Amino acid sequence: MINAPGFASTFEPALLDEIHEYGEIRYFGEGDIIMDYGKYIRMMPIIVKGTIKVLRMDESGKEILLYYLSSNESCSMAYSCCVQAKRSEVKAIAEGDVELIAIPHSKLDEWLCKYPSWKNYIMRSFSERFLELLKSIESIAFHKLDERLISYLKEKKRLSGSSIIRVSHYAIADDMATSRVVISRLLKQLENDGRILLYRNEIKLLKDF
Amino acid sequence: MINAPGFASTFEPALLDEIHEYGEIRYFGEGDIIMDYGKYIRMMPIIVKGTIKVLRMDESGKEILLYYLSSNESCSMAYSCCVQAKRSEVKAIAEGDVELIAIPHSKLDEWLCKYPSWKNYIMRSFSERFLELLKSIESIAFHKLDERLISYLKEKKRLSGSSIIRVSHYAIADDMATSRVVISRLLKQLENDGRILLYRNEIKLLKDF
DNA sequence: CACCAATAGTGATGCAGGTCACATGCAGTA
DNA sequence: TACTGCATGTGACCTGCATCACTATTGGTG
Repeated sequence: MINAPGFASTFEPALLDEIHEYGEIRYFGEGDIIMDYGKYIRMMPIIVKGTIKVLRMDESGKEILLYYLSSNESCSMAYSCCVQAKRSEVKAIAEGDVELIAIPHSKLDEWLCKYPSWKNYIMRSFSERFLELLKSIESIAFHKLDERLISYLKEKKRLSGSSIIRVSHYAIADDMATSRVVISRLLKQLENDGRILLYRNEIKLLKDF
Repeated sequence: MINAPGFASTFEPALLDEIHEYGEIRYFGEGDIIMDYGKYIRMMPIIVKGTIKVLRMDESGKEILLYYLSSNESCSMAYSCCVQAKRSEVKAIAEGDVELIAIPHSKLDEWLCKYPSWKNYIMRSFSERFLELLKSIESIAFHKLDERLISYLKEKKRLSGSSIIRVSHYAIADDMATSRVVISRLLKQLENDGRILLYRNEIKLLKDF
């Protein structure tokens, strides 16, 4: 039995039963690749616990972070790929331990008409993901790196629920599609401004963050 | 009767009849605002003729072009907003004359279960729009302005079907969220490289474009 | 024609951020 | 302890793009 918070209030009882019956629970550890570029997607994941990061790669091989998915969220790109039997355009990686329910392809369509709460969930998921992408575009197009870095750190804090972020400068640079040197410099600046403290593989956000 | 190419092959006959019965045909001219930020969306548009450009604005008021929509395409953001009775996050402007069919809110859901071709259309629309946004992110994040400008001109050529593009440097700069001066310089560079010819309010793409 | 507004061309300057090079420091292991 | 690999700090330099300032050209209108 899945006891994710919000699950019961999101789906109607009959649908919950079906989710439990047909959904397959899967576990992933830090860094596991849950979905990869070009792979066919046969299941749609709903995250029960943990955080997944979703990436996009350009032709030259550079990757950029699109958004994070956490409890009770799903990737609507997986949904539309699944329904249309298309290959994935993105990669999904587990951030720490992740527990998710994989819904088989055949049920997705069936539930759409059968359960209003399912349709609502899917539609909400679509628009949330759209909004994430829009925010991502805005961020890259209009904001300078220092602002983007601050947003990044805030998001990390939100997801982990802690002011202490365990991550290397290199990993941040990777997510933000820039270089380690640049991130190190900006972080040092934030430290000088008294907003964070830097340690090896660890960043501590101070009060006003 | 709508005689858009592809329409008949996209939707099954019974659905086509319903589209004709319940869909409301609307016409727009150059620059007309078809949809605006914060407005409620009560109809979903399917474009019959012409091109629509879809924009996003950040807090500070700067706008950037997300993508173009043309014949037989639709805006899935409109769809999900519509279904969820949410406000628009984007603005849509007519590029030249546009003819579209507005599908009333109440029919969207009904058809989803009733007509497989409708569901397929909606799902395809979702993933096409996702892909556009992903390409947009890639473009901004990884490509330099000159490359982006070339892509922009190619897209304009594709949409108009002509190698002669009627647009001012200022308008291009607006779409690409940069300044007129920068665009003028890059265009002049392209002209010096023998790839385009510049006239007032007009750009002629040469052979290798 | 004369005037004005829109469009376009171009030099000068400044800054953000990418890149290279190298030093330092920490942690695990032989 | 000495060695090795990873993480970080920092100076030097360069490029792309934004911004300012000014000029030149064109088309439309009184």
